[in-house]
Amino acid sequence: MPTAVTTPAGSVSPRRKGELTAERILDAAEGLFAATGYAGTTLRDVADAVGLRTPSLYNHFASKDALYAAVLKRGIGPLLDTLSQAVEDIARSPELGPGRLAEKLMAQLAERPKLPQLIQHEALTGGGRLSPMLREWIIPVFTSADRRAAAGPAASRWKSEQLPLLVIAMYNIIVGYFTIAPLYKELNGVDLLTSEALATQTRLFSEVVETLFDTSAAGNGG
Amino acid sequence: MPTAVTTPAGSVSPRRKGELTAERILDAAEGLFAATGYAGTTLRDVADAVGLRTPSLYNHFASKDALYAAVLKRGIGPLLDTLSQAVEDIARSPELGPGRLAEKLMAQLAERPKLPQLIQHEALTGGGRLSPMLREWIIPVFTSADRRAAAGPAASRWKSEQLPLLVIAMYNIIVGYFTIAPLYKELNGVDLLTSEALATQTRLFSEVVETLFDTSAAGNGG
Amino acid sequence: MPTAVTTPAGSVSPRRKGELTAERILDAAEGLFAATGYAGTTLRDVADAVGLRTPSLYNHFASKDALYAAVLKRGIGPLLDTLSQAVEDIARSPELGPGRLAEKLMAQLAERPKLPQLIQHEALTGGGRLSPMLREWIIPVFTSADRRAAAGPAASRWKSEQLPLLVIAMYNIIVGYFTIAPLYKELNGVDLLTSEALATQTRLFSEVVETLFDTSAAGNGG
Amino acid sequence: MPTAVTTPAGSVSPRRKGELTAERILDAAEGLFAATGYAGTTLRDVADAVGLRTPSLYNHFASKDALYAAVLKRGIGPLLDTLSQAVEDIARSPELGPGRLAEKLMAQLAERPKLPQLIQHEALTGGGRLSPMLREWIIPVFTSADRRAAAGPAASRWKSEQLPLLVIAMYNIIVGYFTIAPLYKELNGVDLLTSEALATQTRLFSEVVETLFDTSAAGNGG
DNA sequence: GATGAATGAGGATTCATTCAT
DNA sequence: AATGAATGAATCCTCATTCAT
Repeated sequence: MPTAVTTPAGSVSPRRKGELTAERILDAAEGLFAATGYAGTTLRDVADAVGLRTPSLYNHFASKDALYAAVLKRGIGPLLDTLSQAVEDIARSPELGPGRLAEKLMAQLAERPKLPQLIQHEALTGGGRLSPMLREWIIPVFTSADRRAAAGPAASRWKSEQLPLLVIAMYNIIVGYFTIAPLYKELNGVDLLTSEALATQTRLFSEVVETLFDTSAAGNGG
Repeated sequence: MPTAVTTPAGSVSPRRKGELTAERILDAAEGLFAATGYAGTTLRDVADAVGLRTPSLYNHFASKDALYAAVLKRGIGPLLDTLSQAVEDIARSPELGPGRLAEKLMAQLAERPKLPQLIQHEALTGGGRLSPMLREWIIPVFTSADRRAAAGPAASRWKSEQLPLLVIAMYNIIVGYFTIAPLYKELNGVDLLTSEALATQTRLFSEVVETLFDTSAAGNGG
Repeated sequence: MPTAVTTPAGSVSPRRKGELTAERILDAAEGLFAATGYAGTTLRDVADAVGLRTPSLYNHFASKDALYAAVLKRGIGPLLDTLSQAVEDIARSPELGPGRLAEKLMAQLAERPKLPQLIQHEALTGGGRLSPMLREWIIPVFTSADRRAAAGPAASRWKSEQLPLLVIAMYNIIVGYFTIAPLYKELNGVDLLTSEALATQTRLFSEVVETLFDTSAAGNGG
Repeated sequence: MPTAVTTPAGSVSPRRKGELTAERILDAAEGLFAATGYAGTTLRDVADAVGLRTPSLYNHFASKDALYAAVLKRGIGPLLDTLSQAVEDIARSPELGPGRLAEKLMAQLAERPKLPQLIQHEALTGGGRLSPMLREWIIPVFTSADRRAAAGPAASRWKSEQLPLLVIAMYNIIVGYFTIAPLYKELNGVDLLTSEALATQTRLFSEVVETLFDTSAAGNGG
């Protein structure tokens, strides 16, 4: 008899109930995969977190891999959307500095702070398990960012071969922030994922971006 | 033992040979742990990479955990040494800009590009397995960097609550560069770990650091 | 603590010991696969019969399939050899009637009465799992028998399109005898696998073959 | 019940519809059990073949075993009937040679060629699962055949202890023909279950039986 | 009657580890 | 120091079965 989070009793339609369960599984799996990676997460962990027996997971996802893919898809899909949306917005209104993109990105990630960890796990292992999805996602980001960087004011300050690395650096500042959050808390007791911390980081990142990319009165980014 | 064969004269001493084997195991393990993480690496993988059978590993390391610890220690120890050395050097000769530290760090990491990945794996999982060692290592780095940042010229440009985050950002630029290397290669076919790429990144990072931390004529990093 | 047949204690070389264990596993597996088929046999059954834990089987065979293949190979290989040998012998000395082949076959099968059951299981399931091996074995048997039948005296009595079916019929008499042995015992309490029963069956089969294939004074098989 | 829907006029009555579904399940199960045996067949396989979900099978059969029993019963029952009918017929009209019985049997089996495979699966596994039913069926067949053989002309040619084995041999020729059909097709590309092939086999079998059992002018079975 | 969800039991396989050789 | 054999504990997954809808 497991004592775990049970669906708020009430007679939902079985269809709806199943979807809810699937959602709860995705939530639990997202947290576990983000925290311990694919190999370090067992389906039993997931099932326990949801309050199910392991075999029940198979009523909702065909395999561990399928579950993992679903987690990434659910997480990365919206991210991609917002991201490309943001990029377009900025493209249309060039008066928006690159800091605006930074803010949008941070806001997006702050809502699902586990996503960056998930992505980092994939990046570290070469993305073999899900390169296709990552191909879809990461490449557009980098190339559009590259293009934008090449076209923008940064081009005057940085050499062309530096631009991709600069994009990578910005990417790493953002994603890496979430990556060390757990360790930082463990070591310093400070939670980087509070809304205050996130706000501070967002502001900092904006300033950093503007400092690095702006030609206008360089250095007075504040 | 099929037939007791004494070490043929002229070969390495058994003592030395044992150390060599241990070294080879560490090398293989470092690569595998870096690539697939602790949970994703099996002792069989390690043994195969060395050309041994799994039980033989136990002649050199007491357990998987012990092997993992040894890998991290061997990698992180020297890193720490050079790092604190570098910090001291700079402290003694303030005329060395922060770019010098960056260069030293990059050089150090470039020699063992798998270390950053190893560290990132730990960071992602909260460092639970080895917090003590990470405590020893990461805290000093951050605190000394923080102190230095607080004392240096950056203090005039960034607010005090921003400084730790700025240190984290710099940390992420460096470590993250190595983190995405495998994925970047997989996706773009470009190897970020060649000496040329590393040189470019080192120069870029120096400029970024100087741009961000220097008040004097910011932007003249090139 | 399993109480099962243990190797006669004594210090055999580990190499030899391993081979013995593998042999015992094959013996147990042969019996079980013959009795309950591939799907009906669990590795736990096999391990129990040998006095091992299930994972230990993997020290000797890579998988259930590999074990099954090994069982069939060990059983069918020698059978094939003797069979083709017998066919050749007869080809060289045509004065040996077809009854001789029958006797040789029966003798061969009688030594490993589980083989025919194994083969029948395969035949029933279409041989999908091991068609290649069966291709090697069954086709030569049938074709050589066909050829022989076509060339021999039977040709004068049976139409050419009947010959393959006749071969099949003879095959079925032999293999089928072993097939119903377990059921026959269960139902009638009579064991068809005793040496007496086998001798009777051998004699009967010889007479049947000679009756069917001989033109000369048919029926004098006794 | 989503919404109580009365059977649309004109469609089959619910009663009839249920029986139809049960029939379809039996058909599918017969084929699968025949092809892969009891252990090798999953209820999911059956459900898929019928176009249902597994739990729906339980609306028609209480368990996998019950379904299996029903398949055998449906198949073997009529077989038994025709068989004993045939035996009686022949007993009443001794002028019908044993070839007539053979033809009747073959005709009966040819209509449901999967039955012999089903029976062989049972025979191979000792009939443990369904001995009672087989007791009912196989024993009468063999004993009546034995009796008949003992009383008929065969008695003069074969020794009494050979008669049961001869009956077994005839049984095996018949049943075995269907047994190797799948493998024979797989290996030679020839389908033994076409009506032509069956006709040939029937004729052959009749001739074999008459050759073996007839004292009169042996060999002129045609 | 049909089905989605849930589950106990089990099934093949892996893994870290031990031990005798 | 190296290894073959053995194993307890898990891991992913399947299966027969139940139950509520």
